[in-house]
Amino acid sequence: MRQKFDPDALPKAYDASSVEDGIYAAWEASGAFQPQGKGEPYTIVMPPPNRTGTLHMGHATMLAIEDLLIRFQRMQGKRAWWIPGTDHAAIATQVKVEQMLVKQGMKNPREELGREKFLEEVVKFAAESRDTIVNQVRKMGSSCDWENEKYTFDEERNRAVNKMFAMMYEDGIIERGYRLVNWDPQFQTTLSDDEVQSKEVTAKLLTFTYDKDFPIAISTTRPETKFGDTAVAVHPDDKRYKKFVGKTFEPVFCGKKLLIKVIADEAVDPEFGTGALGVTPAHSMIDADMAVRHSLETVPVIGKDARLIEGVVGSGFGGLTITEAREKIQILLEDGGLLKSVTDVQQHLPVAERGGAPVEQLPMKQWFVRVNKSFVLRQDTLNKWKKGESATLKELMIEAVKSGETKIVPERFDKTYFHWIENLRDWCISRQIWFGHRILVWYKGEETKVSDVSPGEGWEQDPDTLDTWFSAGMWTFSTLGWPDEKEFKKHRKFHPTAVLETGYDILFFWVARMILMSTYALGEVPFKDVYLHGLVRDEQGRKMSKSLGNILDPLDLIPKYGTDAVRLSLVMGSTPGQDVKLSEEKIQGFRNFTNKLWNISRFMMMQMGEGDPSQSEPKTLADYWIRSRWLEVSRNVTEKIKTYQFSAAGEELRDFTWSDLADWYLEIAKIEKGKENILASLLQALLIHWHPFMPFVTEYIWKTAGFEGELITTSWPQMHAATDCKEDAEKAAEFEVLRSLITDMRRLRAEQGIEPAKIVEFSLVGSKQVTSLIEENMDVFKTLARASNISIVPSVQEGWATLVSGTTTIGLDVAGSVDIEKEKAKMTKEIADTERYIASTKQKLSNKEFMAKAPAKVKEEMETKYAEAEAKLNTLKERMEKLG
RNA sequence: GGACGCUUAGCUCAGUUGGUUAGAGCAUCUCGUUUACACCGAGAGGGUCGUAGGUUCGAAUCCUACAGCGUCCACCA
Repeated sequence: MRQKFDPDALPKAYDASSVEDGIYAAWEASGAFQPQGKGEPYTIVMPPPNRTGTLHMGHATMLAIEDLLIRFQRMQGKRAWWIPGTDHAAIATQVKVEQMLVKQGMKNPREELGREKFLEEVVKFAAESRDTIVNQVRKMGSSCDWENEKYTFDEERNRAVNKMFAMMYEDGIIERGYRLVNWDPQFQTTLSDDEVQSKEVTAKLLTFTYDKDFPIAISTTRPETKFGDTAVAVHPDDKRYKKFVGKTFEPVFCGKKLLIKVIADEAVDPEFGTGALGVTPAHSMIDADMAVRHSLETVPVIGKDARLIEGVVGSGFGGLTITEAREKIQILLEDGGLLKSVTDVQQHLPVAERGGAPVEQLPMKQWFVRVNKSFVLRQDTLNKWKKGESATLKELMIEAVKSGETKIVPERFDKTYFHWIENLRDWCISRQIWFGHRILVWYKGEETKVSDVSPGEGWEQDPDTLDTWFSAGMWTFSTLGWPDEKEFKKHRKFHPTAVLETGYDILFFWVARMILMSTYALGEVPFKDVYLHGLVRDEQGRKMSKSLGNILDPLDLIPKYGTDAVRLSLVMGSTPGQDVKLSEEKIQGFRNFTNKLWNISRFMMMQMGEGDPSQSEPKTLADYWIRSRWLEVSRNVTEKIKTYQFSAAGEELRDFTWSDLADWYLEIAKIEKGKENILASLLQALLIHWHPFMPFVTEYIWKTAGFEGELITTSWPQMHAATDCKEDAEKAAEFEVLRSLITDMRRLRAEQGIEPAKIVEFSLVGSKQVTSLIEENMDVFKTLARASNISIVPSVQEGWATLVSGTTTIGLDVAGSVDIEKEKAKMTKEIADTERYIASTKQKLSNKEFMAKAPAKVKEEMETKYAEAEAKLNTLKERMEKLG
């Protein structure tokens, strides 16, 4: 039973920092974070933050949106399950720890400590990071299931990774091969294509011949790789070089004898440079492809240390860095009279995403996931393939989105996704770093075995680890117990997960790979929807970065403005896929907003009675009006959240709360008594709808008001058509007329410069409909007027209201102060337009030729529109008659 | 080079299948401290919806071209 309130006990301002921790602890203790009840399962797996340190605004956005979704669905009666976790982020974490150890004085931590000791350091750091991150996630108010926290590098996930590797190996889509890979010389590891970015640089384009006797000049920005050339390629139609095609030369390039075959290949652009291309299969992807087509030899000349390899290059070049070699070659060519020209060109230099070092393309023996290779499906897949049929991973990835089983919000990212997949190359998954899932492959001479344990004497384990995205790709089902059959069966209904919410920047890195893994291993999509949020930028739209010093840290802002304010500032005013500009002022604005909600509620609490809110029935016109408004708002808000329009939902709620509720209804409630129960039920409804947006303040009010249970587990009210009947709507409409009259009066008063504080007098007579409405509801009308410091007095003047204040008298057209003539003109035009439309459509519909040709859909649409237009015309004409 | 996005009030942005007079927040100006709230309230000003065409009874919304800005992808050596 609720108690009456002592207003003095309620603070005037809401102090977030003093209540949030307590509320969070209560939620967690209540078990609300675990999936409850028998409803339909609704799963979100939290994109696991990297264990590299702390959370940033991007994480805060992700948590705000996902918590909003989870809370909403939980209140909708779903078995909502939000699974938290962290990512070991192999290379990122290892690099971070290395840098830390170097700072502490070590020169080369990996060499000094050795694999085992070094890994201990990484594990220790990762554990600390995990604690920090988890604490931050809690601070954001995230209602995730901490009893099921996962880690991409814990034992269960390791089992999943190993199982996946073994399956793919068995199916022939994981293969070891000697191919060109991206090599990061700084961290001494391979990188996937996605971990390589391009940087614009100005490079020198050298045009030259290998030696005096070589007949074709070539151009390159990478002369140092030319020691590895095994061919010169020209376009098949290029007349200049036709006579050389098929011939072999043995030029001496900077002291190294080459074996150059002249080949013809369509990939060569005859317009560029000399129209001839020196082919270096060992250090260029395009050249490597050509080498396959023409059976060319691959001669690596650059080593893992990004220096030229002694013995395969000209004498004096071995051991030189790329820059040194370039300079030396240029001088030699110039001296030998071989250099034709040097020009500056803009070039995209591949650099490592982490560390920023130039990435070299080197041929190496590595493990690959083959995306274009057909394999036999282990189960029915995506409603398209049956068990035992064949498909490629690429086909699976395309089908998942094309079929609509996974929908991307916003839709336009579909195109980006398909484009990326079409150009996808095999995925190099082996890394030469230590921190990560070890590849469970053993070698003995030429023999290879996949096994958890050593197959026996003389077997050596592969020293490499797996790309971090390999384990991350399995996140939706490795967190649900897969591959343990018993465990996974228990959670089977929670997969596919409902929605994957993440930034658009990792659509390729992660989202696409999750689709790959899930469709491959389970035959189903990993999630039904993908919601991509924008990136959080600073006030000027720049990326937040340490070097710019423009980082806003959620952990600084939360104590200052409250978690609810921070969350709102990330959800409101942002649309999917669109970047958000964030400033402290914006957050401050939402702090005010939070406080306003508190004060509205505080006032309602003070007016509320002790009765049962569910027993409230509307009595006055104002009651009918506010309830009818609320039903509409509630419906819209619910629908908008369901369709991921969070900002629009929040705005609609805000407009109701401020304009309708606070500015009108509560002002009336100060005067009209007997609203105890309806106020309580309104407050409940309001808190329920605001809860997913601002969980702390709403839960705090809920408890303060003494409502039953916890708001977090209170169910969202279902809207019944019965509560929205015709009579109710009419009453609401009547109130609306009275309200608009008062609004007009207020404006009139302001225009006349009469102080709002002064009570001014209006006298009303007006048109018959309106006057009779006012007469019937004089009490309500007077109350409304009083709330605006207006008093109504009888008048002798027909058809007009007068506002009297001192010597000022103003007439008011009580029909709603519309300009009748203007209204008439507008309607006349509209009627004419509609009539014209009807005439033209009629003609089309009666045109036999057109009807025969037009598709059914078009005809149907035209007919509907035609009917609509006729109905509209009738309404318009009726209204016109009323105006006279 | 390809793709995508943005261009709407001074600023930040909404505007979901084309449909009353294009909205909100912030900022500005005027007025106001009526015990829910100054982390407040009442009002006001401010937009040829990037430009030019087209489709339509009707376009910020659809189509075409152009301009500026931005992002992603791509091996022109």
